Amino acid sequence: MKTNIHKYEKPSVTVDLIIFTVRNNDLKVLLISRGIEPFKGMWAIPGGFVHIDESVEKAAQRELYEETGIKDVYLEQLYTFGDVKRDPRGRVITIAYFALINSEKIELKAKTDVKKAEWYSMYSLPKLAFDHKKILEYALQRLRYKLEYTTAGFQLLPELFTLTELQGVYEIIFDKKFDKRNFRKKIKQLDLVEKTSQTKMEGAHRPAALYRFKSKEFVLDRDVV
Amino acid sequence: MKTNIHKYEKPSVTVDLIIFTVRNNDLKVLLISRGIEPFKGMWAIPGGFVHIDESVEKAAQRELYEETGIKDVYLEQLYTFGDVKRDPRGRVITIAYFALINSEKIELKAKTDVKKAEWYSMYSLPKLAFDHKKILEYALQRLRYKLEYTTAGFQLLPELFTLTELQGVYEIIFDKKFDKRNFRKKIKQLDLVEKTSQTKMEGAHRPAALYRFKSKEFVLDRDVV
DNA sequence: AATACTAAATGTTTTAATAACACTAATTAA
DNA sequence: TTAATTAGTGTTATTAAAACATTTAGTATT
Repeated sequence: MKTNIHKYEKPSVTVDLIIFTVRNNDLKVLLISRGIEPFKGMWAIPGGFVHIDESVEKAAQRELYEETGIKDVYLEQLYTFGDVKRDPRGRVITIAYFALINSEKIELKAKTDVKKAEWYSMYSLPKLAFDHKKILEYALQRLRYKLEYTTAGFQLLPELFTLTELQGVYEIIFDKKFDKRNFRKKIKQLDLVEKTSQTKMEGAHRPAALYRFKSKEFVLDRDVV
Repeated sequence: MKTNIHKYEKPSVTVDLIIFTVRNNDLKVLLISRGIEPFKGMWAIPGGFVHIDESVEKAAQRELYEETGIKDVYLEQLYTFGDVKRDPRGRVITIAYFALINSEKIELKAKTDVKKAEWYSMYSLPKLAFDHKKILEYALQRLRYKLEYTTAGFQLLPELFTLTELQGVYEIIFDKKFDKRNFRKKIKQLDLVEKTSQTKMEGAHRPAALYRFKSKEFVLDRDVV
């Protein structure tokens, strides 16, 4: 193994970012319009090359910042896609990461954006370049799976949120309804949120109590991935 | 993104293989002794370069075959390790895979082996080269996690096995004891095994019925990883 | 000021899954 | 024949998950 490091022709290595948010009662993903060939006119997941002097993780963080202006969010490595023909320009192996972005922070993105970027509903995607459809399908599965045993969903909400909003995030991501009482029972039992004295009033009905996520640290993982 | 594919200096890309088996009532991993610097005299996970004309998955399968003579086993992508300094010889990104090898097949390995390879207990590892200690810790976590919701454990057993042997695999991997009746109840409820007419007699006690895993296809994943 | 409307908030019962626990059966060795 | 050893088997108690309907606090309308 690893006898002569210069013996083999090297592939290019990129990171691709699946940036999720919840907005307007919908699960959205950030896509970039391709202005050039290959796949001109199609949409793609943002990404870029891993530099020789930065770790793969750092490359992902840098790309996230460049595309959205956002720093310090939870990035999880999703999977490495390494088919020979996945990029028609040459051999490119890509390490996909996914990020969950708080809907409050979305505005930052619009300002720093240079390329034509848009939020698309995960439930009605446009034609995608490369193997990005496959990557997004994989990411959605992982996101759902993640939310079953972690509290990652809180990252999609502002600091203060109502329990109905929290339930909404889960319903949007799992694309199904949950029972209100059971949902609240579970959330309270997990002891993850605390009620604030503030309320949120919108519309002609009883105002909802605003909650805050208790722990600063997200419980992101079980043991591992 | 991906504007000029030749603009950046490229890292080397390898695959590393964590090959698990259960033998002598112990969880073993295949390690290779390093005869040369760096890390001369230490032990390492087998691995090698991804060729320019093979997919990452294929590279992992090829390396597995080269190291063990084994084909067609379930290989799962574990994680991609991409720290800048993880290999002192240069920038090397490695995609780690893990395999679960049936203890019957182990003999094949010894024949085809050329390098000094040995099975080490996961619970008493030698000094490891590179970041391979971290990789193995990660792999063990994933293996445990995997066995909680899949039937991957069957791959570690021969075609015919006793329920006590099956329970043994789980106890070795989780490094704790399970209740015999509850374990068997669960296995039967899952309807994964069928009793054969054969028995296994070893030692001065009642012989054990031999079982076979029902489905040819392993239930390897939930939805995803 | 009374009424209609809307979403918020709240408990109990049923069902299913998990955990705890001890004896009998079949074989070999002495 | 007896001792030793592992195989094999059910019941009860506890915990978690799922199903289900009414009251409360506000705004808008008359």
